[in-house]
Amino acid sequence: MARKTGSHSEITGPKIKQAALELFARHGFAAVTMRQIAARVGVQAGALYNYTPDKQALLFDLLRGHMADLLARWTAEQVPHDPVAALDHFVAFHLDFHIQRPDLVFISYMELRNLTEENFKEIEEMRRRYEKIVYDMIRKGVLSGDFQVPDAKITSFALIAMLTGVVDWFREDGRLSSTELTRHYCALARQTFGVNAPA
Amino acid sequence: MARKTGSHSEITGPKIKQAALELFARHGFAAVTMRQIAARVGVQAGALYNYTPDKQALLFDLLRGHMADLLARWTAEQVPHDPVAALDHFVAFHLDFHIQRPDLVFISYMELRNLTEENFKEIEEMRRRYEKIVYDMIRKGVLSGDFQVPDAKITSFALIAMLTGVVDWFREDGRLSSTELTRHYCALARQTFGVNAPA
DNA sequence: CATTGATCTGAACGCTGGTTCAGTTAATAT
DNA sequence: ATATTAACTGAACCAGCGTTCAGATCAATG
Repeated sequence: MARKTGSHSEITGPKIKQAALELFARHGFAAVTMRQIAARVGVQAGALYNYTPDKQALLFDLLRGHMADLLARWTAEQVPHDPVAALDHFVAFHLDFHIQRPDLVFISYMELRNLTEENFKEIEEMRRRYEKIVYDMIRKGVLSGDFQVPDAKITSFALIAMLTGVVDWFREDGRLSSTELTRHYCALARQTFGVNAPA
Repeated sequence: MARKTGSHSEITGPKIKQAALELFARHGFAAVTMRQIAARVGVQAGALYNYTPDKQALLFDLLRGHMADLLARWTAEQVPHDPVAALDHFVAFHLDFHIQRPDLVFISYMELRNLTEENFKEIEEMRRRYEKIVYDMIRKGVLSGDFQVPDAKITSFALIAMLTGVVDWFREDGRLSSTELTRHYCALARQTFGVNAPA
């Protein structure tokens, strides 16, 4: 080839993803136009189609990448065997991961219905995998006697909801640092799980 | 007048609101067309403008009505003075109210960004009023020594998130009845709030 | 029976949407 | 210098959007 492969595409590609992410998060997938995305990248709308087959793929790639990242990172974690320590570890991991990606978290929840049925199923399957991780963690703690919860399934949903809800209000420059946030939520989660105060 | 006032409008008006609600919840405000709404009502698109000045007002009325309903109903509740009993009462109220209106709950969270700035402020103000109710309830319990939580503000957000998250998965014909659901969540909320088991 | 006016139709308006594509540009290889 | 080709432009396509409005409809009135 005559030109260094992707001399610009290595820049433009990620810029498109970033622009799409920000605009989808702010205005919603359906309300964002390809021309808006292109304008933010500094390019004409037609040029986007060198990088994505269509608008739908732009959304799907963002969501799939997000979920894949989440699962991969948790898999790489060294999780303590003690159930209470594992809970602390999970709380810290989940908060840290989600706080760093508020836009992705936002659209991963909001824009599921704008996926085609096929794409939706793929994302939902990944989400279920993550939920199962939490459920299994709780079951272990219940069986070992460390946790006392009314219902493991409900508690898994409740934990994820209360942790993920943080992205709706947490700001890096707010009243609480992310360290304090994690500390508070670890304490709250322990209480929720009926963990007795350590001796 | 020559025709009984609103002989049809008394039917068509609510049908439009219902159709808009269902379609907004399923596909999102921006993705729904006035023609889709009209088709579901059994009317031409132009007829909708006898009932709403524009599409935006259709969304705003749904959200404002939902929040007004929520606040009015809580105000009408007889809340026990005992903090723990008040917590139980709130959990039962919040779950019951939200489970009965999954579509409204859904769009009240998802479609805030599709409101004009002016309309958004009005809804946000109502939401803050509701959050303050929860915060004040927690503060009372903390001051009386009934609750032990790491941070009252965080706990108020956590409680609302874990309760409201229920609409994402709860189904009337599922594993749990709404009565069992409420019982489990009351127990979970008590633990979260560090309430000691009653003597 | 003629009139009235709330209700709705059907067609149109101007505009913008996602997407396509022939052609231009410019960096590299020969 | 010339050829090559990735990267992009700019204009077009057509479908569909929210909204408007002149006119049709028709149950109740006088």
